[in-house]
Amino acid sequence: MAKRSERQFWLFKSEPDSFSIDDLARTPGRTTFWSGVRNYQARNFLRDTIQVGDGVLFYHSSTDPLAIVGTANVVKKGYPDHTAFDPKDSHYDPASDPAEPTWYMVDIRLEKIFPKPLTRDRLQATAALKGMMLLKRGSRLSIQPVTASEWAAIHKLAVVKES
DNA sequence: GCCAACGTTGGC
DNA sequence: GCCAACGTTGGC
Repeated sequence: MAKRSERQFWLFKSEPDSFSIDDLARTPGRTTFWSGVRNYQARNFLRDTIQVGDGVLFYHSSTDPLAIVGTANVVKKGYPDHTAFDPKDSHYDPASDPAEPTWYMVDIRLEKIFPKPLTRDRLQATAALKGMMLLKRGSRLSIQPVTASEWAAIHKLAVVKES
C-alpha cells in the first residue's frame, strides 16, 4: 500500500431511518463506528485507503429529500467490523472469521450539519459536480471517493444562500 | 470459467 | 411500488 500525505475525501451513504446525521449528533463524542458495509469494493476503501483526517460527506439515501446533510472526519482507520461476528446482528456474516476478518469499518466524528440539506436535485444542477459518482445512474456503492474539486464545490454550495 | 438466476440497492 | 443496475451464487 502506497503511503500518502494528502487528505482524501469520501461520501458515506446512510438511510436516515436506520442511522441519520441527527443520530450521529446525539452519539456520545459525536463519534461512531461505521459498521455493516458488506460490499468488497467499499470494504477495500475502509480497510486499505481511508486514513485518519480524511473528510466525509454524510449522505441520506432512500429518503425524501435525498441530500448531503453534513460532514464528518475520519478519526480511526480501518479495523475489523465486529458486527459480522454477532449472530444476533442484522449484518452477521458467518463466513467472516475473527482470525481473518472479511469486513472492516472506520470511526468518524461529526464535523458539521449543513444549515440546509444539499439536495440531490441541487447537486444535479451544479455543473462542477457533473461527473460525481453519486450522480451516476445505478451508483450503488455506499462508500465513494470524492475528488478535491467536488469537495470544494460542495462546501461552496453549502454556504451559499439559496435564492 | 461462463452465465442465468437471484437478491439487493436505491432513485424515481 | 416499480424496476434498472449491480453484485453474488451456483449449476454446468
